[in-house]
Amino acid sequence: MISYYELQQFVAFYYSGTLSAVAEQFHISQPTLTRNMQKIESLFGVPLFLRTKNHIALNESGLFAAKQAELLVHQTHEMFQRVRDFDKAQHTIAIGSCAPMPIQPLIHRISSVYPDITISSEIKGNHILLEKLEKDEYQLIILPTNPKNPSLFCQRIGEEHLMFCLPLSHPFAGRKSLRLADLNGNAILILNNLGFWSDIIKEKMPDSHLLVQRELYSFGELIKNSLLPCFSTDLTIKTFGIPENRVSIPITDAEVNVIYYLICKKENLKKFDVLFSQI
Amino acid sequence: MISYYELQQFVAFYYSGTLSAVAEQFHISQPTLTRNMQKIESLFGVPLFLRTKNHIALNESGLFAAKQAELLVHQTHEMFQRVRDFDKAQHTIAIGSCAPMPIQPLIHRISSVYPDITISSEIKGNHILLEKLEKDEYQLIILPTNPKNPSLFCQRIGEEHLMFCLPLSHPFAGRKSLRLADLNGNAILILNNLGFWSDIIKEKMPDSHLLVQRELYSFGELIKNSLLPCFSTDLTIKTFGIPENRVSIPITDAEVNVIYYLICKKENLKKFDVLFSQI
DNA sequence: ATGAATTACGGACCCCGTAACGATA
DNA sequence: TATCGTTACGGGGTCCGTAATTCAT
Repeated sequence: MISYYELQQFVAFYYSGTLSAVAEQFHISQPTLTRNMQKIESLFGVPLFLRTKNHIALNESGLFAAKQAELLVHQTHEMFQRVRDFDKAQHTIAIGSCAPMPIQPLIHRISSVYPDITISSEIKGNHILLEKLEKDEYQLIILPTNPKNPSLFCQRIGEEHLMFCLPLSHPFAGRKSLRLADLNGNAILILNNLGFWSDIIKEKMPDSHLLVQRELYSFGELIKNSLLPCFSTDLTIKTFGIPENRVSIPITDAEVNVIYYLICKKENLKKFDVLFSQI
Repeated sequence: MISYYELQQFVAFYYSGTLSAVAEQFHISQPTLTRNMQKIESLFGVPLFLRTKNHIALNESGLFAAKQAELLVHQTHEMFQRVRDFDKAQHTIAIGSCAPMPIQPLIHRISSVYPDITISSEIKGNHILLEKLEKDEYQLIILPTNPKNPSLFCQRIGEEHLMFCLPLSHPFAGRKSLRLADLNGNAILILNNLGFWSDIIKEKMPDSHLLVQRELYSFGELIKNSLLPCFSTDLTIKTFGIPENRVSIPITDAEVNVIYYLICKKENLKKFDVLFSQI
């Protein structure tokens, strides 16, 4: 019966043209190659080689067969890879989120429901999230809107409200609430990788200079040691508190008071129904 | 290294559900199956089975893998078949002809040029010939017209002229020439499987009753023992002569004085150039 | 108790590598 | 003469079947 290994040797012979080269490549002896090629030929049941006493080459059928064999070797390799990928997907949940804060509680919830599963998470823009959910690169995504797509299952999982975080000395520090437009034009400190928040802020405060910090540490230091405004939300305050000498002023723009939805494909719903029912 | 035999067993297990059934099916022992499935599992590198002490079944990944394996087994079979078909095609020329007479000389010519080749020939209608040439079901076809298709190579190989073959007592027996219309309405003897000739005759002599004979013998007997008109051509006369007590009168309709063309795909021309150059 | 899967064990056979040979450039 | 392919031969490993074991229905 034909083996994958021998087919590979046959394909290698197609490329290198001599048995000795293939033998070296596969770390086996030349006679083994002779025998394996004879075996291949008998399995195909048609002459594949042009033999002279000390030379062997593929004939027309052999050239055709080698190309076919190469295809099959490739298909075999792909089969193994697909099965491994499938198995990995069985034990992995990839989450995409529009914002950082809702991720942590969701991960905790998932790992308590499915203890043996690997969870990966990323922050991306809303449209990318939907695309990758479609392509099964994510199984779950978190969006700040309900996409109302009939093939998707969607459940509210929380909300988040953006605030300005101002030094006490700031002229607006005493306000009960603000609008994004009120600070448009001011330089503002923000963290990198805030997902959809960045998009909204750029849109509603087009004249502001956003001082993007990549590291949480330098961000914290700058907040402590500067009078620059920055943002907080009810969720960040719950987790990190309000920085010293600052106040948090709610922002009333509708776009920055969002409801988060957890979304999966309906076809995967049976896999996640326990999760959804617990939220 | 993976063998396709073991993959087949794996697929068989997917269908039968027990190792013993597969063992029986493949005429091998149960322990061998156990080992081969363990080997398959280790080659995939992921768990494929749900095992209890005396039961084994496929898990989710196993079901997926079995379907993938079935595909691959199928592709393997197809590969072998394609190579065998290719090899057969290397040693076979299938000819399609619009008429019987040009075939024999062509076959003789081919077998002298390519002594080791198998030749098959069929008579079909013109449009079918072109279709099957396109699909590589024929490598060569003979048509009574030049198709003027830029992807086809076409060379004149001969001509044939239809005649009425009339008993000496027939009123038209003394004519120098006739037209098909002259005998329209008369019953006429013809042989079966005359290719495009039948089509022309039916079209130009719509009122004639065609007495189609399947066998050459009964056709010959009827010619000898009846006064019914029939057809001959310059080529049939060259091969078989003119029947006793009959004369052959040329027919002047353009459609029945044909030039034969031998046609192949231009992409196959290098294979046949020796043949074409000899004609 | 029957039947299914696995493990243990012994032997056959297959397959590999070394060596020898033949042939060609 | 060096290289390449094939054949010969001997040993080791693999793979198979029988037998034994365990478990479940």
